[in-house]
Parts: sequence; structure tokens; C-alpha cells
Amino acid sequence: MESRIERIKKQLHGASYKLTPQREATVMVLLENEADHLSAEDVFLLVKEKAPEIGLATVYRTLELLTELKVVNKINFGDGVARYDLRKEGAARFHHHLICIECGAVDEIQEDLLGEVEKVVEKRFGFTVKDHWLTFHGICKRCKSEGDTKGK
Amino acid sequence: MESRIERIKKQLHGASYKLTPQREATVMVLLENEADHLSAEDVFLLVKEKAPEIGLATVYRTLELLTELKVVNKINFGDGVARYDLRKEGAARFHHHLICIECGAVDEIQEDLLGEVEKVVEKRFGFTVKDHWLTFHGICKRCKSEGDTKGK
DNA sequence: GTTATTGCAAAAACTTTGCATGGGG
DNA sequence: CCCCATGCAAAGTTTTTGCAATAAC
Repeated sequence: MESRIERIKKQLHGASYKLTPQREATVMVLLENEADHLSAEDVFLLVKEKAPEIGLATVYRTLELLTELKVVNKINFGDGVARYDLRKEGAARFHHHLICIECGAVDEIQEDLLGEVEKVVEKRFGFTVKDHWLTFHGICKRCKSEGDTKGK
Repeated sequence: MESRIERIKKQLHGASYKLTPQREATVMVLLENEADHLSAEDVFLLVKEKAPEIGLATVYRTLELLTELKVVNKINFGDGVARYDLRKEGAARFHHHLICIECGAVDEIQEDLLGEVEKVVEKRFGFTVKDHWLTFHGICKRCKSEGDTKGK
């Protein structure tokens, strides 16, 4: 079975890009931290551990490239920083996010909950949906159970 | 009947802020361009027409203030710029956006289409939803009908 | 060899902050 | 008087760009 990095390499080649060592290190960092939502700076610091000579500009250029290839999505949670989130392979739509306003945790929902909503959008507004971005703000399960413990 | 600006004035006063001429001019610009999604710079340039002496920093400070009071939402569509979008008065949730990948138009859906989805999120993930941000990317009605005209 | 890619440094773009000044009550 | 709010300029952050050096084929 082909590895994830192999398939990304093919995507790069298909678009006439190379998988240089720097690009590979960057992709590896993203794969190893798939649950996180790393900023370019975060990625840079992690990549530096593998490839100390890499420059920040290269990380930016690589992340831009991966965004273009739809390997990652560039997201923005309101702080002034862009973050990069791996797309599930072959997913037609970007996954949803749950942001806890108490503890700041960012969880992901991989399951697509918007099928019916998109049908409504297409019918009622004549808009052909290609992708979506959905984020909920609220209180996560963990913070709620902490509240219980404290008897509040 | 009380005007929108009057009610915003009361909101400011309720939080111990004044509706200064600069703040009023900024709010007026937002009200007059409610359909748009203005950046701080956009707002600044429009406010300057009414109050030429205003500084960019004041516009930023006012927009931050209005965000805090939930009069506007600060949004980010992926270009590196924050944009400010008036909330509907009394709305519990932020409205949805439709971004056309052909022409770049940003339309709004005021109707809340996420009621059922939020129930699922609350039940299945134990997450109490307080607000949401939903944006669709796709082809708007206008671009599709243009396509028809061209016989494509 | 030729072309893509990199690292560095400089620049750009956007936003925030410090501070003296000004205005209202 | 006091204090909030302002304008300006400076500083801060994040991201992009220019360019010579380097690496890949």
C-alpha cells in the first residue's frame, strides 16, 4: 500500500513540482501533527528540527503550494495568523471545526453534516456549492464536565 | 421608532462608551454599506469623506469596540485582510456567506440554515453551540446564467 | 547546461501601541 | 479638573518578494 507522502509526491509531480527535501520535511511535519492547527511559524520551528537550514520563506512557499494542490487548507480562526490543516485524502469538502470559547481547544468533525443544507442553498439561492467552511463556537464537552465536577 | 444608530448608541453607553463623532461616522459608513464586506482600510477611506481628520488607528479601535459589543463580526475570507460585517440586530447566530469562485462576489444568507446541524453537534459531540461561521465556496447564480448565455 | 528551488535579507502589508493633545462633563 | 478618546508616528506582526547561490535532472 502506498504511503500518504508517496501520493502527495505524485500530486506534486503531476503539477510539475518536485518533492525536495525541504518540502518533504514540511509535509512530514504536517502529517505528524495532523490533529493540530499549526501556523507557518509553528511549522517552521518543527521543520527546523529535521532540516535546520530551512528558511521561513521556503515554508511559506511550500504551504502555499500545498494549499494550491488542495493537500492542506489555509484557515484563519480570528487571531491574525494563518493556520494550515491537512485535508482528508479525496474529501470533496473541508471538514468542520469546533472551537471552545473556554479553553480554546479546536476539534474537528470529519463527517460532513452539510449535505441537506447544501441542497437548500443550491435550490433556494441557485448557488452551486464546491466547498464549505464551517466553524462552531461554544463550550466543549470537556469544559462542561469540568463544570459539573466543580458543582457549578 | 428608534433608529439603528440610536440603539447602537445605547449599547455603547450601556458599556460606558461614548458615541463620539468619529465613532458615529464609522457606524454610519457600516450602515450605509451593509451589503459590503469592508476592510478597516475601506472603512477608513469612506469615513474620511465625512470626517477628514480621522485617523486610521481610531477606525481600528472603533471596529474593535463594535466587535466586542457584537454590533459587527470581524471576518476573514482568506486574503490577509480582516473585514467587518454588521450583525443583524438581536440575531443569536452570525449569518452565512456565499463566495463565488468565478466573480468573487460575496452574498449573505440571513436565514439560519444550521438549526438541525447544531442539534446533531450538541448531541453527538457534547458541544454546546453559541455561534457559528459558515461560508460556501462555489458558483453564484449570476455566473451560471452568464455561462448559459454564452452557450457553454 | 538549464530550469526550478532555496536561503537570506529587505520590503510590504496590515494592525497595534505610546503618547501628548483635545474635548466633555 | 478629570478622564476618555483622538491623531500621529513609531513599532510590531505576519507574509511576500528579489536575488544570487544551489541543487536537480
